[in-house]
Amino acid sequence: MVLQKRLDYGFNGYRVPPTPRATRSARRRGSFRKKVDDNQMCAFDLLATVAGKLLLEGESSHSSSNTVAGKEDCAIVKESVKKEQQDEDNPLKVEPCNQGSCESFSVVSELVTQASVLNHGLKEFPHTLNDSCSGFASVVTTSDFSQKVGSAEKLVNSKSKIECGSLADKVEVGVRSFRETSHCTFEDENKLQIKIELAKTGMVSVSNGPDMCSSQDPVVCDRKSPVVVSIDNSVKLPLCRDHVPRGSFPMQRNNVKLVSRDDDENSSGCTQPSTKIKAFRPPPRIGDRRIRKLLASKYWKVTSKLKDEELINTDGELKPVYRTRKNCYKRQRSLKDYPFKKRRLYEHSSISNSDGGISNEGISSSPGKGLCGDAGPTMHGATGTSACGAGQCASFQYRDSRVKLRIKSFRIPELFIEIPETATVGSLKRTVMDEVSAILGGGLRVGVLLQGKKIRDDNKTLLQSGISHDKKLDALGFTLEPNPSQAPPPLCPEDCPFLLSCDTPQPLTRYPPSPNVVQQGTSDASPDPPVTNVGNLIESDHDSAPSPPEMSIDKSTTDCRALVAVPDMNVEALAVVPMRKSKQIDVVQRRIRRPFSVTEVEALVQAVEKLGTGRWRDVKLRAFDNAKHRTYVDLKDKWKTLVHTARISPQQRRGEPVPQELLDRVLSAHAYWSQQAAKQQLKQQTDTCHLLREVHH
DNA sequence: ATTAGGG
DNA sequence: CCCTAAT
Repeated sequence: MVLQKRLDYGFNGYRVPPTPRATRSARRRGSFRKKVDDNQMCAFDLLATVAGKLLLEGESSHSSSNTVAGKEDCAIVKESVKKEQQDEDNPLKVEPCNQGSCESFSVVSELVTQASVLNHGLKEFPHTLNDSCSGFASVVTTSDFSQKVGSAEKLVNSKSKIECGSLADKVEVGVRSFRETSHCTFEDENKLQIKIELAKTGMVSVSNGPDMCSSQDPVVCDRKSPVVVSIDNSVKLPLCRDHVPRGSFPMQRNNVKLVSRDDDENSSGCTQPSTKIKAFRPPPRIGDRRIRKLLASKYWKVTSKLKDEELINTDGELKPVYRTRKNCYKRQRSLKDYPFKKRRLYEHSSISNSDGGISNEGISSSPGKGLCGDAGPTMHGATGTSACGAGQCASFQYRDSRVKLRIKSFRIPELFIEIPETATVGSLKRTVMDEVSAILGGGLRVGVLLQGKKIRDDNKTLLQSGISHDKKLDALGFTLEPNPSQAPPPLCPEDCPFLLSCDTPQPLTRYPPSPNVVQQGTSDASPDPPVTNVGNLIESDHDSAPSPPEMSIDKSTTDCRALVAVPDMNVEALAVVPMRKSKQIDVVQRRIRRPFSVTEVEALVQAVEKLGTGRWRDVKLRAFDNAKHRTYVDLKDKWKTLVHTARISPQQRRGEPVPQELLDRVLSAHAYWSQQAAKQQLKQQTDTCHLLREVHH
């Protein structure tokens, strides 16, 4: 079945403005979890952020901090996958590469928006490539206008060339395919995250379809739309990871975090747009702890270290300003106590689509079959050539100011919309709205922009409005606007989590090994410098969050993660994208379990031997200062379990066996310090007694 | 922020 | 690991 008149518009996700601050507790956890959060932006986050932005918009568009552009352009994202044989000169092939070479990469146009990001992101690529990533090349460009698109592409190209050596080629290719591939030789697959298909025949149909309808699952989506064929070729772009991210995900990934493991984690969690809205809805009043916490928890990663102003101030630079912990702490603190369980409930409400591993395969294996095959000629016309334009990208303000930080486009992950070409603009709006509202929970309305102009007449057909398959859709954009009637009450900036600026992601976090930290001269235990050091090193390596689902992390992966793209947050981009279709959307997931390695145990034991059992903070500083994911609480817990482990029979122990020698030391240290503690207590008691007596006398 | 302890 | 409560 060939859909020749099918138009795809892609929303690639929401790009959320600066994130809200995390709660205090969140912050705390942030020490080890941060990264995760970044990735985790989920429906929740989106909603919150968007809502906040919108609200702000409504209130005062002029304020620097309030940045939501009045109109959010939905950008059309196009992903083009390059076909294997397309260019000989081009090394990039679609085929999965088994080797270490990374065949795929994805560039997010968003990068353009954020110059700084660009640098980082691109730079990061090489790593990715090295790490044996296999994927497809995809270039995403978005801009409000076609012109921008062009520039964006160029930008990308130039950047890639300059910054990433080998990558450059690929990047170019991607772009090329994007632009030139007018002959949809079944080679290129263009994918739009959010697709709206226009069919001549179809009636107006609003597909408010299942929220869940994952773009991946054509069947589901189709049922609602007249035009059935949605080959959703969601191209998954596997970026250095085992699991292949779905459609939008990859892009984001690159953009935001190629790197952080946590991201992975996060990403997995997020994404499902669906129904969480309610949580957001009532903008929490200050008093509502629960909500706050909820939000906070989600954001904590993102939590802003930056104040809104700060963000803005950075002028072109998106670099996050780090604040001192204390400051952050205070800010976030109020949000803190929302019970985790409750949060979870909310989160669970929506379930994400199944993993798309399959889709990935399909695409990779048979690129041609996808859209091109079916829609062949048409496709290239509509999507191939112009698709990207729609305001996907945040428009990049070249001038200077903080404006840059503002997000202008929304990317809506996992949304798939099909609508007949004869549908009216109004229906288009509604359709989009339905999808979006599912995510945002209402309070917003959708606007359609063409060539920068708003199409106000809802009764015009798409065709009449100039939105047809055979036209370039570069200029097509969608906006999310506050709906006066439904807009939630204004939130108070202070309290509103939504408004919080993003937390800064940690800058590349690669902890240089700091060998000596642990060393101490004196302890009863013989110091093992090497061991200790090793421990630290290891720790540092792991510090980022591991990806949750797949526990096993390849070194390569790790490396990738290790590089934490700082920019993402800055960009405020918070492109909330990660649409990893993780099965569970529970955004707020437990931290990944990270069993202590023997090395870590060794370091812990050594530190405790010296410091005792009541000074976990010091222990952390001494032996795990570089292991951001190990908190003093973790260390304390580990010690607890170690003591327990040491007391039980070896047969009952599980997990990586801890050398008996260590366990013995654990017991002895524990006994020793317990005794010390007892003595202390005794002493104190006696002292007080003495005092009392004296007083008495 | 830390610490301690239960879950 | 998480969560609370008490510091």
